[in-house]
Amino acid sequence: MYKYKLTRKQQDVFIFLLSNRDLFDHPPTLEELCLAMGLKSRGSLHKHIQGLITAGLVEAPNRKQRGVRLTAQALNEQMHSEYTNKEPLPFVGAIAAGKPIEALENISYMNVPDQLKTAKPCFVLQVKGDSMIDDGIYDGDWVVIEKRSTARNGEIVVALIEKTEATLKYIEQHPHETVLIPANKSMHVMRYLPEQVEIQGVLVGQMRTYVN
Amino acid sequence: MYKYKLTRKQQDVFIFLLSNRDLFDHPPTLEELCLAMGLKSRGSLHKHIQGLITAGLVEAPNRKQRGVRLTAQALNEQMHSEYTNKEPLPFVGAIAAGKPIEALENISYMNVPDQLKTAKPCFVLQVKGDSMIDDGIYDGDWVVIEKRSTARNGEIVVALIEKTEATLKYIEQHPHETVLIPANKSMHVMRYLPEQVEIQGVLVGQMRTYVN
DNA sequence: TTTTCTTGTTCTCTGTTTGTTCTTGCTATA
DNA sequence: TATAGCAAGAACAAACAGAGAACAAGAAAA
Repeated sequence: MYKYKLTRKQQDVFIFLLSNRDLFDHPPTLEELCLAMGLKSRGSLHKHIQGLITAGLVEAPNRKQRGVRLTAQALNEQMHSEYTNKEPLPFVGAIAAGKPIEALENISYMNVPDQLKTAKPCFVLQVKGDSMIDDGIYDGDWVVIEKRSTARNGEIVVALIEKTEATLKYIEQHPHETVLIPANKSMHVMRYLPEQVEIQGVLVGQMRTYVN
Repeated sequence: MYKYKLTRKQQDVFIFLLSNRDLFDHPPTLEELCLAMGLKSRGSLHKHIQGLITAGLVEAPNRKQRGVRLTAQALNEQMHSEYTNKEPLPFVGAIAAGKPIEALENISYMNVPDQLKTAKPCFVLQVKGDSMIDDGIYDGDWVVIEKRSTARNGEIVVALIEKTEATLKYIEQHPHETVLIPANKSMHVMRYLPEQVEIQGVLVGQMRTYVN
C-alpha cells in the first residue's frame, strides 16, 4: 500500500473508495463523497481525486462520465492486499476424464496467485481437450474453479453430466433445459434436463506454462 | 542486511520501520516516528532517516510531506528473508504501452505458482492488445517472463523495438534480420535489423482471471 | 426548445503540518 | 585529545489541507 506516493489525505480517500465501494449504487459524485467523508468543499476533494487520477487509481472523468470510479488496476491491488491468502489450492487432477472430480486421488497443491482466485473455496484442474479453445483455454491449461453448486447463465462451469462425465463449458439454464455450450466451432451445443447436470464449480482463473 | 554501513541507531530505526509497518495507516511522519520510538526531536531522527535513504532502504522524500516510506528493495529483502522458498515475482506493469519496461514504477508483487516460472529471474507483465490472440493470450492477461537477452527462434519474447516500444511476439532471428511475428491473422509480421530489436525476456507462463 | 439544476473544474485565501537545516551540548571510543 | 554518534530544540520554506466563490458544460426539468 505504500508503493504509491500519495498524500495522506489522498490515501484516505482512496481507501474510503475501496472499502465503501458498494455503498453507492452509482459512482459517487464529489458532493456525495464530501458528505460521506465529512468534507464541506468539493474543491478540496477535487484536488485529492486529481492526485489519485495521476497515480492511475481513479479514472479520469472525460467530461462525460460522472462520478468517481476506480481503475481496474486499483481494484486489482485491492484483491492483492486484502487477501493475503497464501494458502495453496488443491490440484485435484484433470477434467474431461469421464469421471467425477471427487473420485480422483493423490491430491497435490498449487500456489495460485490471489488475483486468480476468490475468497471462497477454490481448487485447480488441468484441462484436457479443446472444448474451450475459442476462448483461449487450451489443452493442458490449468483452471481455477470456485467450488459452488449454482451458476448464473453465461458463466463457465465445471459440469458433471449424469454423474459420470465432467466437462468445462458455458452454461445456460432454462426452466426445463440446461444447455452446455463449448467455445469451439467444431463442437456442438449439448442440451440436458436440469436434473442431468450437476454444477461443481465456476471458472475464476486460468494458467498456462510455456516451459518445455 | 549487513552490506550497508548503518549506525546502531539507523539499524534501530530501520528494524522498527520493518516490524511496525502495520502500526501506521499512513506512512509515518517524522513526528509520528519520534513519538512511536520515544524521541523528542524531529531533527535527530531526520539524520538517521537520511542514512537510510543513502543506503537505499527508505525513499527520499524530497521536501514532500508524505511520510517515511521503505523502498521496494527494503521490502523485497524482507520478503526474501521470510520466505526463502516462494518469493513473489515483481509485477512491473503493462506491455505494449510504448515504453521500455524498465521505465515503469509502482512495482507490486505477484505470487506466481512454481509451474509457471523457471529457476531464473522472472517478472510479470499485463498484456495490452490482441497481438497474441490466436495463441490464447488475451488483452488483460498476465504473462510470466523469464528475464534474458537472448532467445531461440520460435520462442515468444518481450522485444523492445528501437528502445521505445515493448511488445510480445514470436521471434525469428536471421543473420541480417530479426522478424517479430504476431499470433493474430489481422496483424502483420514486422521485420527489423537485429540491432533494432532488444530482447528483454522470454514467455514462460500465462494467467487470466475471470472474476469481475 | 428554453430554463434550471447538477457536477466538475479552477481560483484565491487561510492556517497547519512537515521536512530540512543549524546550533548546542552530551557521551563513548579510539 | 580528537572524533563520531546521538539527542534536543529553534527557525524556516515548502507542501498540505480545507473553505468558499465563481464558472462552464452537461443533465434534467419546464
